[in-house]
Amino acid sequence: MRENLTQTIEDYLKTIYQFTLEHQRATTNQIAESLGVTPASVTGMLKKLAATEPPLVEYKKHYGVLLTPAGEKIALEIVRHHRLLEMFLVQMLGYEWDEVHSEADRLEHHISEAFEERIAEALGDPQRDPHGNPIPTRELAIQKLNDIPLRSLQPGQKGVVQRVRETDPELLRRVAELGLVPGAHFEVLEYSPLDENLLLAIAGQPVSVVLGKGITNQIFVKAI
Amino acid sequence: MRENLTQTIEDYLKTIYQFTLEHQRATTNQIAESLGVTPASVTGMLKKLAATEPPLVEYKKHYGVLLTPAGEKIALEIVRHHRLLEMFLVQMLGYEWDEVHSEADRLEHHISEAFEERIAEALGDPQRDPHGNPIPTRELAIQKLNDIPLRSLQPGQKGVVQRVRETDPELLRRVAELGLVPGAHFEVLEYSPLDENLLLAIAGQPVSVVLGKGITNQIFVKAI
DNA sequence: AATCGAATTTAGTGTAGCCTAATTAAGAAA
DNA sequence: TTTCTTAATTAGGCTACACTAAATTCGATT
Ligand SMILES: [Mn+2]
Ligand SMILES: [Mn+2]
Ligand SMILES: [Mn+2]
Ligand SMILES: [Mn+2]
Repeated sequence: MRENLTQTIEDYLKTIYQFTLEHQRATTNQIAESLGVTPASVTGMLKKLAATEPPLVEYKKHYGVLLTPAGEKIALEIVRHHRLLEMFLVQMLGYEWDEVHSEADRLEHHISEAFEERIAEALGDPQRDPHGNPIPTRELAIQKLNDIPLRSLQPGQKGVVQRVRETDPELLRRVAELGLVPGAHFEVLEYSPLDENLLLAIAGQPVSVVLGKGITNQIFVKAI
Repeated sequence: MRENLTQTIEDYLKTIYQFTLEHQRATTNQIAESLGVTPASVTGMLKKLAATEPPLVEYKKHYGVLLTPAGEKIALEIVRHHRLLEMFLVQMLGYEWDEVHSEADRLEHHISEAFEERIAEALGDPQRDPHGNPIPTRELAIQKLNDIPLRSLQPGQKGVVQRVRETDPELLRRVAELGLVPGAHFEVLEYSPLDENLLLAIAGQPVSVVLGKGITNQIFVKAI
């Protein structure tokens, strides 16, 4: 089809994809913040992405953007690369889960389809990455997320961890220490409205812990 | 030290390094041809590389270039990446030896030092890549080549294959088919001056083969 | 020593993507 | 409805690296 996609363009599309998972559209400032560029640069790029044939984004001045099917296809391709790479780094090269994100964020743009295919095969076509994010299939189908932030649970509710935000290594190390990794079971014991802390009993851990929303907002769970 | 090296600069330095292995300096046209850019572009880049602090190349107008110690250090770093990656692709991901060069040529610029270190360890610090090229050590020491083209052997001489030029996948497949891979023993039976063909008996192969210089120039051997 | 062809360099442009500063539009508050 | 704040866009420039076309240098040959 095409082949003139720069790493820059791929990063813009991936970023827009991530934002539109949680909101209906991505705004100029969000994208700028996330990519570490100025809003002016984003506006320029959005106009360009909207002007390609086929267009990669749907863009209306002052209203934000969303991906066209063509743009989403590319974004999912990159997301698949990213998450397969993370899994590969952990499982085959012995990386820790807090070390993989930045490495994958670069490599996702540079591996071939052959490389993608070989690691997928070597890993046995994993469904999720080390942080619990679903991996798009070869055909770029991806499971819908139906988890909720740990923070939204009430005292007495039990749950199981689904995924953890992956961008902050510090957070990931802390979460691993706590044993709150994907698959871990827990029960909310108390909620203190003042400081918005949760008291949590984690299965297999001897003592319960108090967690602020700096953490509970970054962990996504399913209630049971 | 620095960290502002583009992939483009790394490729120029690596190319100059390769040429200066076989000649005392690299010329503008050679570099242009090898990188697929125009000579005018090369001139521009050479001036730039000579003007950095510290300078990466020694450049005199109309006389070609060679690397400074600083430039060579970077070139060797990239060569180490390249050759470790090739080994990794073959040994851990099941690539064939004719498939790895182009993949490694891209990835060499994008893996981290941590990635380099992990694959080196996983592979047991290999000395040579799949094509028989020596891999620089962590400290960037590299064995001198002391092999000669197969073409230069006389009838009656025996030898062992050291390395094979890696850039042409077609050639590599043919060479693998013949069993003339690094480590293979052989004897030169005949030389026909007219067409510059060699008749070769390869250890372990049932029949002897006639090879033109399209092949014998690309295989490097040690006589025994 | 003069000439010629190949190699190289210079001069002038183009594209991608970023920036700052100045301007405009949208939406909340008055 | 008008005003104000914030978000977004425009205008104008900059750097990296490529290209084409025109000039120059080298070194070989007369
Ligand atoms: Mn892919
Ligand atoms: Mn992840
Ligand atoms: Mn390295
Ligand atoms: Mn090789």
